[in-house]
Amino acid sequence: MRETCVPTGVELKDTGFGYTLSLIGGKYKMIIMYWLSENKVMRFNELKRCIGTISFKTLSIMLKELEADGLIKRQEFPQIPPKVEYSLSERGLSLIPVLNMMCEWGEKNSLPALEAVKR
Amino acid sequence: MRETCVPTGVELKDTGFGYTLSLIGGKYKMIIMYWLSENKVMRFNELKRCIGTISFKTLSIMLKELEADGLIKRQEFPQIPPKVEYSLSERGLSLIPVLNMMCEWGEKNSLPALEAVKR
DNA sequence: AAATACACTCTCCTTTTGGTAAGTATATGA
DNA sequence: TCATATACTTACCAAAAGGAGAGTGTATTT
Repeated sequence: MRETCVPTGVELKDTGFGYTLSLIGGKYKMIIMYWLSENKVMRFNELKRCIGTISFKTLSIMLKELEADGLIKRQEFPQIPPKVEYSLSERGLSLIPVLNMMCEWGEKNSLPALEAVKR
Repeated sequence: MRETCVPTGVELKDTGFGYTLSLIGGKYKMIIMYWLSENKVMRFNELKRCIGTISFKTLSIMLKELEADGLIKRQEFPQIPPKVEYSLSERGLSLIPVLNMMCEWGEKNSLPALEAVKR
């Protein structure tokens, strides 16, 4: 019987792309990072308005996860009404080229785009 | 009141990275493509053995989706017992650099790796 | 005096995702 | 003759993800 291939049974999270995917796979996470890379600093409701289709709950969870993963920074100002500013961290910035590459591939290779080319 | 930012309400799927993510976000999809890029041509059970932790059902679904998205080719041989060969398509091949970039970023920036560096 | 804005949280619900285990039809090897 | 191999599919479940809508406390604006 043929031997099984070498790294059999490796968990997704233990591979490089699996780990990367676990950080940016959440819905809207890449979009949040995109907005932060464009605007540098943004507040919670500002992000909500920009993304539009995201719910409060999801935005809240995504921001917490991004912060826990060290991709964004959260600065809270002790004011009333409250003020919280989000921005990319160094680590988050280093991911932007990866996002750009995914973005470019997607724009060039999306099926709708391909159909538009055919016409 | 401040205007909302320009592309408000854009659905995830309609962005470049959102589209790319929808193609490779499924569990094990990137791993399947990795194996196909290494071995060129593989059969169903061969992939199953290599990946190890994937179930028949999930592998089956992922392969169908990858094929529907034009990332892999499926060739069926009318034999008994059956024989089916999977390989990357041109389009699938063009995604490999993206996977590589994600892989490299993940390996350099995974938290376990960072902890190992500290010691 | 009432509405609005800030940054969230909470509960309930639905959808999606993925896993387990068993089954299919047939041929080959022990 | 019986197990094993091929490439799957099907039914049933459990967990996770994400959405909807209401609520919180205070201050400014109308």
